[in-house]
Formats: sequence, structure tokens, C-alpha cells
Amino acid sequence: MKNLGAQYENLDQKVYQVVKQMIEDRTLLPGQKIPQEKLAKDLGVSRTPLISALKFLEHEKLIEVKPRRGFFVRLFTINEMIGIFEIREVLEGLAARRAAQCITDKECRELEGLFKNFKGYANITDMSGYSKADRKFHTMITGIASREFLATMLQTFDIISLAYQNVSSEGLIRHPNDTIEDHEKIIEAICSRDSDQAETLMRAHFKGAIDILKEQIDEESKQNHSKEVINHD
Amino acid sequence: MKNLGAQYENLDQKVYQVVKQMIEDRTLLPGQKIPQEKLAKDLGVSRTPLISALKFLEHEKLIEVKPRRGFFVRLFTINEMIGIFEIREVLEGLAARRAAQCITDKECRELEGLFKNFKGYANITDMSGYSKADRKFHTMITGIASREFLATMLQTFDIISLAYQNVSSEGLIRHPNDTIEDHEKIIEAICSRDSDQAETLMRAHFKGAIDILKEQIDEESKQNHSKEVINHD
DNA sequence: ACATTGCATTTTGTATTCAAAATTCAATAT
DNA sequence: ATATTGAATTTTGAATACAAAATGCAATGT
Repeated sequence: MKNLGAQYENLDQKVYQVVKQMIEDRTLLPGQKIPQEKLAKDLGVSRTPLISALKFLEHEKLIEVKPRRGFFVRLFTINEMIGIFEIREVLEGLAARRAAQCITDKECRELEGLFKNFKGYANITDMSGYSKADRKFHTMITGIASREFLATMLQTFDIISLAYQNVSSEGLIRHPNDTIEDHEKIIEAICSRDSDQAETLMRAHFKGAIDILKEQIDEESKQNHSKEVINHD
Repeated sequence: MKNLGAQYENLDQKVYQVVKQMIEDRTLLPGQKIPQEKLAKDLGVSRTPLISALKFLEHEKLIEVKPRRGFFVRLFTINEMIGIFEIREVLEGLAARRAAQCITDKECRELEGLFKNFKGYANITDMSGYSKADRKFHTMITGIASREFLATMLQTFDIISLAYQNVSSEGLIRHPNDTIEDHEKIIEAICSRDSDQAETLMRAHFKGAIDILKEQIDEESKQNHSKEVINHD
């Protein structure tokens, strides 16, 4: 394990980053209790900055605190995931609106170039490349909208969605064929400065993901087969 | 100053509440540096839970951390306030939508009763009573929508708006005469389970507040008179 | 009078310590 | 065999300790 001591300005921040990454890449598993002493030793720091980082993550809902029992990696129900996507829907809708209002011509060209490598292919096979472009698409729009709060909030929810994608990979990662058209239309609306349309289309884009989640609930309740780390409300 | 030692489960949480309150009621002023040792002593705790609480508040953007320099009460520009209200607009819009989908008849009656004391008066003079009802209105709707994340996020922004109201009281507190009709229409939409309409009306309600803020910017830039704790981007 | 330097003081970031609470686990009872 | 009790051990919550950084301030120089 990487020793973090002394090489960064603030240990809190760096421990926070590392632990967050560990949750994302499932080194720390949902439901698992955090072994404070051990993890702190592995990271080469004392419990103080680790606890500080865990409390940050509690605020982001990636960590759950049970008083006097410890810190646990949080575990999301599908219903909670729907709630999170609904929030992303309205917040990214707002970001798209704001982006349409303040985007520069240069940013427009960059945005329009994002998916050009995938355009025109009947079937996209470079999933990881597309997925990277997709991520860039969302962060660029938020960046252009540039409202500190909005960026912070969306970052939080982005990570959560990502964590979830790893959990139920067959369910949430949508194939480029299904989403590239959405992306192009949103970019077009933003670049023609049509803020109403940009918001509407971005929201519609998220509604798609939400519908997929809702279908999952229906299926599972029918088959009554509950997956590993997902339990319902 | 109240001594907090021993009377609560977790000192962090309680220190957090108290410090938040101190920022809200302006015992701690924007821009001011937090005297850790002194404040901890005043509260009857050590620096450990105080620092923990301050880091929570940093996440909520009520506190700003300058590494190696200390914690400072944050200071909002009008542009930032506009950003915050835009977020509240979409999130409370979502809350209204969800509330319309899952409200019970009992909750409807409670909601409808909220403003009955003010109804029919040409001019409402009981400002603090109305302001309390207004707060209840928003928290009830969020509560009915009942999505943990949504509630958490809105709570954060609610506090910030409140802090701001204290700062520039002549600007943001709107007179009941201007808002009671909005409230009634929103309640009507929610109680008739019209979720689209509920969202639309709630968003329009917030747009009003945002417009007021934007007018303030225009006025100030014209008069070039900058107020005490407000500085612009 | 004002700027600069260097020492003394204060404050911060982090580790360590320690009492109280929770957990484990073996011994005993049912 | 299973349930219950109660030490021994581990873990948590919070205070304290301490080195490193920042700040204040007085002495000196311009």
C-alpha cells in the first residue's frame, strides 16, 4: 500500500481521495466495516486524518456511521439509486441550461469534437473509449456551466453512479448505440444557445437511465431473485 | 456559553449544530477567522470535535479552509447566491413532483391548512408567523417527497439562503402578498396529484426570488455601491 | 517615519494517549 | 447441544501532546 506521509499538503484531502478511490474500485466492499487502525497503518498515517476523511465521505453518503460501532461502506438500494438519478437529472438539466447560456465558440468546437470518432459506425465496439468520452461530455458541460456548488454536488453523485455501475454492470451501462444520438442532440442545443431545449434534452437523457433502473426493480420483484449487495427498501 | 460535554451522544454532531446556528444567527460573522482554541473552550470541548464539525461545514460551504491559515466563515457573492437559488429551484421542483406522486390524503389536508390563517387578509402583517409557515411549507414538501439525498441537499441550501436573508434583509424576504398565491397554487397541484404542474409551479416560484437577486446586481452595479459583506465575482 | 530582520508567541496539523463502550470467546449453566 | 454469563481484548470517541508553520512584534537599519 502506498505510504502517504509527508508527500502532500494536507493528509485529510489525500486520504479522502484514496479511500474514495478504494470504494470506487471496490477494494472496500459495500457493507464492509472500515478497520480504522489497520487501514490507517496501511496508508502510513494516524487515525486522525483517516477519520476526518471518512467523515467527509459520510457527508457524500459513500460511508455510513453507526455511532460507537464504526464506519461502514454504504450500500445502496435500487430505490435509492433511482432517487440519486432523479437528482442528477434535474442538476445536469440545470448545467445544460447554464452551459447553453455561457458557452464560448471554442468550447462548442471542443464539445462537438468529442464523439466524432464514434460517429458513422453502425456498431461501436470501443466501449472504454466511448465511456471516457461520455464522462468528458458530462464534466465539460458542468465545467462550462461553472457554478461551484453545482460542480461539487454533481461530482458527488457522479461518483455514486459510477460505483453503482460497477455493481450491476449488465444493468446500467448503456450501449453507445442507444445514447450517442442523445449526446449529439444535447450538444446541438447547447451550441445553438437554446437553453430551454438543452435542459429538456438532458433531462430526457437521464429519464432513460431511470427507466432502466425501474425495469430492474420490476424484473427482480417478479423473479424474486435478489442480487448480492442490492436490497430493497 | 453552553457546555456541551457529556450531554449528547456524539460531540461532533452537536458541535456541528451549534456552530451552524452561530453562523446562521451571525454570532460568527462572514469572513471572520474561527478561533479554534477559544471556541472549543467556550463550548466546553476539545479541538478534536470542533475541527470535525468545521470540516463538515466546509463541505456545506458555510466554512472555508485555508490550509495552514485556519477556518473562516464563508462569504457569498450575489452571483454565488444566484447559483444556489438556481439549484434550489430544480431540487425543490423535483421535490414537488415527487410529493405529488406520493402524498397521502392526510398530508394534503395538513398542507392545505398551512396558510389558512393568512388567507383572505388584504395585507398580512404577521411576518414572522408567515415566514414560519413558509418554512414549514418547504420542509413538508421535501419530507413528503422523502428521498434521503434530496432532503440532505436541500437542508444545506436552505440554511445558506437563510443566512443570506439575514444579510440583506431588504432584498430577499418577499412579502406574503407576493407569494401566498404561489403557495396556494403549488399546494393545489400537489394535492390533485398533478406532478408536472407541481414541478412547473415550484420552479416558477423560485424564479421570482432569482429575479429579485438579479435586480440587486443591476442596481448595485449602476450605483456602484457595494454592501458590507457582499462582493461580486 | 517607514521598511526589514529575527526572535518569541500562537496556531495548525497530526500523532498519541486513555477512558468508556463494544466485541469476542471461553467457561458455565440449562 | 444450545444459551448465558462474564472476563479479556479490541475499537471508539475525545483529550492531550508536540513538531512545524504562521503570525506578531520589537529591535535595527535606512
